[in-house]
Amino acid sequence: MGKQATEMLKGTLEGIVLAILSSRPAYGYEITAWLRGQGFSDIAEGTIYALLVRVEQRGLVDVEKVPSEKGPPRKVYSLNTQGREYLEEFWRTWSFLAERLEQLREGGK
Amino acid sequence: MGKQATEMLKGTLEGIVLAILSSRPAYGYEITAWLRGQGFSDIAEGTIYALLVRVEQRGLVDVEKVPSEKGPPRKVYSLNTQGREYLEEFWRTWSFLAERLEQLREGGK
DNA sequence: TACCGGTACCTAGCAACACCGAATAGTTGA
DNA sequence: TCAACTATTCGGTGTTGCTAGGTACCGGTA
Repeated sequence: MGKQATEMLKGTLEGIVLAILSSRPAYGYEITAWLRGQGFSDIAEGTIYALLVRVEQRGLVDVEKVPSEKGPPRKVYSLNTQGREYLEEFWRTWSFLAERLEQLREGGK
Repeated sequence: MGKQATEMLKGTLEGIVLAILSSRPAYGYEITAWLRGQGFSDIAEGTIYALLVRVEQRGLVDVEKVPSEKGPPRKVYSLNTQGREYLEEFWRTWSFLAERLEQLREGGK
C-alpha cells in the first residue's frame, strides 16, 4: 500500500474501527493486529490508540478496563447508542462517495 | 453532507478530480461546478484550485492557458501518462479499501 | 540474576489535506 | 457606474494518520 492509502484512510479509518466495535467489543492492540491481518499492513499502532481516545472523548464508545494474563490491563471499547448513530451516518456518507466513484470508474473507460 | 465527508474526501478527492480529467480536459471552475451538480454540494472552490496546483507540481497533469469569452483566461488541465499511471494506482487502493469496508458492512448486521 | 520478546498502552512533533474567508481580475448587462 | 458572473489565487485553521520514541507487565532463557 502506498502513500495514497495514508490520505484515503483519513476519515475512513474511524468508520472502520467503529464498524469493528459494532460487532464486538475490542481493545487497541487487538484491533491493530486484526487490521494488519486484513491487509492494512502499515497501520501504525499509535494511530489506533489516538483514534480510540478521540472517539471516547466524543462519547461514541464505552470503555472498560480488563486485566490481562499476559501484560498490562486492556482497555476494552464497545460501541454505545450514540456511536451506532454515528456509524449509520458514516455508512450513508460512505455509500454516497462509493457510488460517485463507481460511476466515475465506469465512465473513465 | 456532514463533517464526516470532509475527512473522507481527503485523498479521494484527488482521485475524483484525476478521474474526471481522464475522460476530458477541464479547468478548475468547471470541475467545481460539475462536482456540485453531482451532489458534492459543499466542495469549497479554493479546495479544487489548491488540488490542481498540487497535481500539476507532481507532474500528473499538463496545463494550457486558454482565453475565455466571459472572464479571465482558463487554466485547462489534462491528464498525462504519469497521471494515468497514478490514477491506476488510485483505483487499486480504492478497490482495496472498498472491499474491506463492504465486508465490514456485511458482517455488521 | 539479567535479559529479551511479546503484550498493551501512551505521547509529542510532523506532514498532508480540505475548509474558510478574502482578494484579484476580466466580461457583460442594467 | 455598479452588480453579477466567470475564473483564479492565497494565508490561516482544524483534523487526521504517521514517525519514533517511551512506559509497563509478564514469561522464558542464558
